[in-house]
Amino acid sequence: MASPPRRITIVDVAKHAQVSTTAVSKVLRNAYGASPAMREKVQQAIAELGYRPRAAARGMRGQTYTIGVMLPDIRNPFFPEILDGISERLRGTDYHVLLGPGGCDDEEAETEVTDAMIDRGMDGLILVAPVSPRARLEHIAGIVPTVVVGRHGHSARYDTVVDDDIAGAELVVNHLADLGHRRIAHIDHLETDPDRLAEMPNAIRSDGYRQAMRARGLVDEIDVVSTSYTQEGGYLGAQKLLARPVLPTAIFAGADIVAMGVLHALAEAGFSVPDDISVAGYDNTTFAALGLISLTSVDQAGRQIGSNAARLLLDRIADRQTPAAHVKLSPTLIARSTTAPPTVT
Amino acid sequence: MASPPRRITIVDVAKHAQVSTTAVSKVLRNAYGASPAMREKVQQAIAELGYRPRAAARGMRGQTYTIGVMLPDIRNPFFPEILDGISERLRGTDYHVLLGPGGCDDEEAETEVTDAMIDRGMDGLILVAPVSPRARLEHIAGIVPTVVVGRHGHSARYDTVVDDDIAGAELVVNHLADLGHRRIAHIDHLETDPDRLAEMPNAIRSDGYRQAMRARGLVDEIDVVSTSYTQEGGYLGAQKLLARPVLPTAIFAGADIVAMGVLHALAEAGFSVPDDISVAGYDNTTFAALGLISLTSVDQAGRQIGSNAARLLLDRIADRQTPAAHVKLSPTLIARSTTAPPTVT
DNA sequence: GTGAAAGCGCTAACAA
DNA sequence: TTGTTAGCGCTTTCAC
Repeated sequence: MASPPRRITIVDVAKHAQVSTTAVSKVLRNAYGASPAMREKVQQAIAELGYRPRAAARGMRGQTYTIGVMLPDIRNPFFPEILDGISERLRGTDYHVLLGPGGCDDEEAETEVTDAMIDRGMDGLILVAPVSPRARLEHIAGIVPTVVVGRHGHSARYDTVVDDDIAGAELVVNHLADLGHRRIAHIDHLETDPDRLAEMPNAIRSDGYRQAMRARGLVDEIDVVSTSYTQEGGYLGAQKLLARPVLPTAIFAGADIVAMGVLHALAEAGFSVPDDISVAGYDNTTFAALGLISLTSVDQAGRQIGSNAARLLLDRIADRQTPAAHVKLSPTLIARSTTAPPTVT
Repeated sequence: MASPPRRITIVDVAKHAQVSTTAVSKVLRNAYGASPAMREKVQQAIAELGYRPRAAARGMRGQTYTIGVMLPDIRNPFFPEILDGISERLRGTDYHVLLGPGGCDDEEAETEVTDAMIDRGMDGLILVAPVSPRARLEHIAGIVPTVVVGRHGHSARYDTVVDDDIAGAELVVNHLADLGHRRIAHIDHLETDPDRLAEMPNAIRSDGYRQAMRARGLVDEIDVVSTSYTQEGGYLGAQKLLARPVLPTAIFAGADIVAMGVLHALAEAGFSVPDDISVAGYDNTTFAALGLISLTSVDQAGRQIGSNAARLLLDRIADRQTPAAHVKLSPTLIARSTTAPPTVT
């Protein structure tokens, strides 16, 4: 195969349009100091030659027009929503998004990916639910404009966008309590690290559950089983709850995937949902919406999270001095067929 | 916030190690012409200063050590497997993976993403199930080493890695026929574009179904409903099949998501699975494995697809002259609880 | 085996 | 408004 013909450069465009390379550069960046006539000439030369600027070369002096998004777990069905929000907000700008796959719950992999993104001269970073310690996040933010998404806990060095997980848990408890439930149990993710207990959404949801139960006068009914945010976690959690002397009439799983395990355990044990026990999840993932499952769940404002993150990042790229902003968005409850009033016994 | 201290460069390392920048560069690239003693000195200086090379600057003359992976639909639960395979194969090399989110079935978005990756000086591209026309793929391959994944149809200009969808469909038909089924219906994705009819996996699976039915002497039982590879497609397809004068005893859905729609329609119509009708999917996605669903499905060799793609790409980057390779991998059947012998009536 | 020097494609500072 | 020039940080000749 013949080596591809040398790529068109800014010099070619300048020659073809009979102007200086500076002029071309200015047009490319929509920078000040180019007359409409010149703009026109340059645009035409660019089109005729099919010129495309090389991001690497631009990055040597200026920007790469690239936003890096770190996703810790590409399998999490909630993340595409965030990504859609980011893309939507960036549409029409000169920026492009590239994703860095971090390992699930893998701090080392996360460090590697974020370093790689910095090395590649990204103009800004959006870190989705990072597991790295705060210090590391602040270090990153010191190098490149950064927005942290889906992790509670403020910092003056980076912007954050989170969903109000307290409110989300409250939505579920109120929904169930309004239906008439009192014995509402909760399955959460066992967390021991103090940093993460304060900042990770799962821990906040758990807090929200307790607060909401108290607010509804159900302190004595608070019943939390700590397993993990997995299908097995839900399965095991449900089995533990089914072994209680008095059964709960509703189970609030901290995540949809947990709810799936719960539904499985209940079906296996011969319980009917929602007739015997109601079940609610969190995240409103694809499978919650599956007709066959139809799981009541909390919908996080994924798209808004994404578009807010992108907006904050663009602001920060434009002006690195702006004080850190912290946006909190409100989730909504999607009631489906797994929740109903408790059977009176 | 104070502007971050100037980043360490190769010059700093050279000074600190008392050698030339050329020497440092050679060590970085493991290139010929550096004595072990010099290597040692430079490595130490790099470690002491915490130096990290800038990919953009490297890309100006040499490589960026970046592999771009284009994913058309980040929601497709099959893609993470491929990605794992790629990452695994790349671990230990100097290459990093960045993902470009293409739009689902969106040729324009795909063009934009691939262009952006080329502009960013990626050393190689892996295109997963691209929807662009062949000519476009060959154009890309002419610019940068490219491996196309999950799309049948060869080209001399790029390597390909696919799963054997004919064999996969055959696995399903044989499984059902072995159980005693004869009236095995199939739901596929309506495809009209001739290029895609020849190259897209869904079309190949449909062919495979027909071939396998013929091979089992079930030509007269061939029954295909064309809707779309979505939950709704499965729902509608099943409704059409349930309207047949003689009902099928088994339904082979071309994708798990389609099977989910089928299961919903069957449950709604009061049919029990697998007692009344067996159902099989394709892709072995996360929800197929959910205990509550337990769907019989075909597992594509996702990890192997990924690792093969990465291997081919590295080979091609090392030597752009190697003739194009075309790898076809074999899927396996995962029998679960939605398939069983037909009830004798 | 080693290093000096040129240059990749672009932008920023400056001069005209 | 326009163009000239000097780099950005690295790799690549090509001397030694």
